Amino acid sequence: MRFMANLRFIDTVSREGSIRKAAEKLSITSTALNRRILQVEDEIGQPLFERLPSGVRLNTAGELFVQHIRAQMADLARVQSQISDLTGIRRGHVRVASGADALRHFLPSAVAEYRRVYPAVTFEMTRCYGDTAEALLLSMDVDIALSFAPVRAAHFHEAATVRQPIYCLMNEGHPLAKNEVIRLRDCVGHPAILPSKQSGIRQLLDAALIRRNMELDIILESDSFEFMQNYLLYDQAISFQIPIGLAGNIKTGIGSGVNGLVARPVEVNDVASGVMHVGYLKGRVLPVAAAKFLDDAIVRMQRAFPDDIGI
Amino acid sequence: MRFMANLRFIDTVSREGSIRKAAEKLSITSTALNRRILQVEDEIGQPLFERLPSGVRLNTAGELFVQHIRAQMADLARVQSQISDLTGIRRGHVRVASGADALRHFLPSAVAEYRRVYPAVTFEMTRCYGDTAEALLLSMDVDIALSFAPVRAAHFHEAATVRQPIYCLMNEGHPLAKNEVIRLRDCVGHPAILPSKQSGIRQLLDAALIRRNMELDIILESDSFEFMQNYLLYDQAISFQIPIGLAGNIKTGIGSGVNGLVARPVEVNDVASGVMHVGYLKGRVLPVAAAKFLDDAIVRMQRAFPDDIGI
DNA sequence: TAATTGCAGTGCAATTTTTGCACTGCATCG
DNA sequence: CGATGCAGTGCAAAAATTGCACTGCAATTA
Repeated sequence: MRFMANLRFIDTVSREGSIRKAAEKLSITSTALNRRILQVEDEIGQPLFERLPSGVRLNTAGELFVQHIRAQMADLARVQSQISDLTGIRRGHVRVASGADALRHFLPSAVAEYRRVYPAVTFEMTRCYGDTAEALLLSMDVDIALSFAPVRAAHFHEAATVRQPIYCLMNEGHPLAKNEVIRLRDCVGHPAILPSKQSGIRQLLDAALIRRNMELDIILESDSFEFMQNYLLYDQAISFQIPIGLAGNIKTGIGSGVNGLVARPVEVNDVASGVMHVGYLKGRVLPVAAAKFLDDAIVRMQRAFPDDIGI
Repeated sequence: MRFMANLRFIDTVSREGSIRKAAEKLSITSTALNRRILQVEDEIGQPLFERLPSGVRLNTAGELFVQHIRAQMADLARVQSQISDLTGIRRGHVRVASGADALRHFLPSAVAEYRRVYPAVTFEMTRCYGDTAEALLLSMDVDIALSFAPVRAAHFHEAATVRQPIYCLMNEGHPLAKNEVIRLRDCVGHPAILPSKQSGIRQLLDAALIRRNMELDIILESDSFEFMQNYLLYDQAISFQIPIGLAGNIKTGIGSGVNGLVARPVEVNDVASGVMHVGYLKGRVLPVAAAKFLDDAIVRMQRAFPDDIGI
């Protein structure tokens, strides 16, 4: 894409914070890149970068311009995707930011099913927490975000929301496994494994604990659900998860999920349900592939959580 | 704007319908332009133009791409306007499409007042009928449209609507000038001067006449309100106009407007009021200058037609 | 305090890209 | 059936971009 080169260069420089670093990344010399940037600044009539001893940084005008550039590049991708669509072959690239929960089972199966129908579509899945997801949407580094933490940003277009009650996860031999529903007070005293502080599940749990002035016996914190889940196989501890992060067999049947774990709902009056938000940057028109995948994903969610889905 | 050259070229070719004509307009040779277009088509991976013996025409992919280009150019203008805004000087260029009515008195005074405050802002006023206004919005040749004819297009964002009852315009010596309100039947038999068929006023009149099975004695049709109005000075005839197209002194005072014309409202049960629509292309973010002008214009409308304004 | 490092920017020669000219092939119009 | 108007091409000239060697500047390190 020759006709986008200068814009892409400026975007890269703004990300790298240095002309030299950006030049290396773009496999050109720093002087060439430098001159291209000076040229664009000249054409705009205003400098876009502040020159610092340690490199360059966008000034206010640059911020505006770079936001424009990113919107253009995202829109170009949409147009290209739409054009390939005309030829009959569904092509495209879909970029998704999601919390670790949805990346466990829901998204793998959703992507796999989608790709069975449209094998020419490629995917890029980024694992992150809510605030990062919003930043990635805004900088147009991803098309779609699934975020469990509360969405603050005004620029988030909510395509769907799914209520996600908290489940308690444990070895099938755990004493609490006999209970149909877990009360928060039941958990006290049992060794607990919690997701890291940034996680939405953790925030809901912490809020509930503070409200009731309780404390859990936290033996482990991790941002890897897989680690936490596997740990439960070797030690009698409890962990927490939301439905979208649970394999169906663990969630429903008592015992003998794939690996001897069971999930029990936590009483919602004890710990509030969270909400999974699915959406994209407000005002954007998604590329066909991304839009279609989002539709499909929402349909899957509807099937999986018919009573908890909104919008 | 070097970095936009290729895109601008493609836009021009699509407008001119011929590479040679476009090349002339762009002051380059047709071969250079031809090769740039081939290059972009190559980068996109698909031809954007159909080659006809008489020139070139956009194919479907090209339509998509050109729409993208225009959006990009419009957004670049917005960003530039926003950047100049940062420096303190309000610069920018505002492009307005309007029917002849609003171009008579309302827009001149609105633009003049705006430019008294922001002299660095330039304007471009295009006179056209409703359907053309919509096309100009869509191709992003204008930022703002004022259209009296009904707005069909789904891509029109209505910033305001103003109800505009029809007025009958005549020489102050005309027999009908004695009436406070003009009935449609009063008009029959008097020589009438009507705006051309595409005009919204004309469409409302024609609809009313057909419904009541009446006919006016049309002695003159024109798309120039100025011509029609001046003609009334020399002949005892009637014409029609909407408030926004009337100077204040003609509308209110009996007699002795600037030039001895008077306007009398036509009974609204006889001829339905029209609606003036003010807005811009849905989904666009207007350049600061255009957005500010639109705001100001709506405020002026509110002052002028406090009871008839909507949205 | 002096040396070093990392940065943006510049002059100049080499290189790559773009341009213009002359021309081809094609379809339509008079 | 020749004239016209069109897109596209080969080639040499012109213009631009690039890379190299280097400057000046500020901060960090010794």
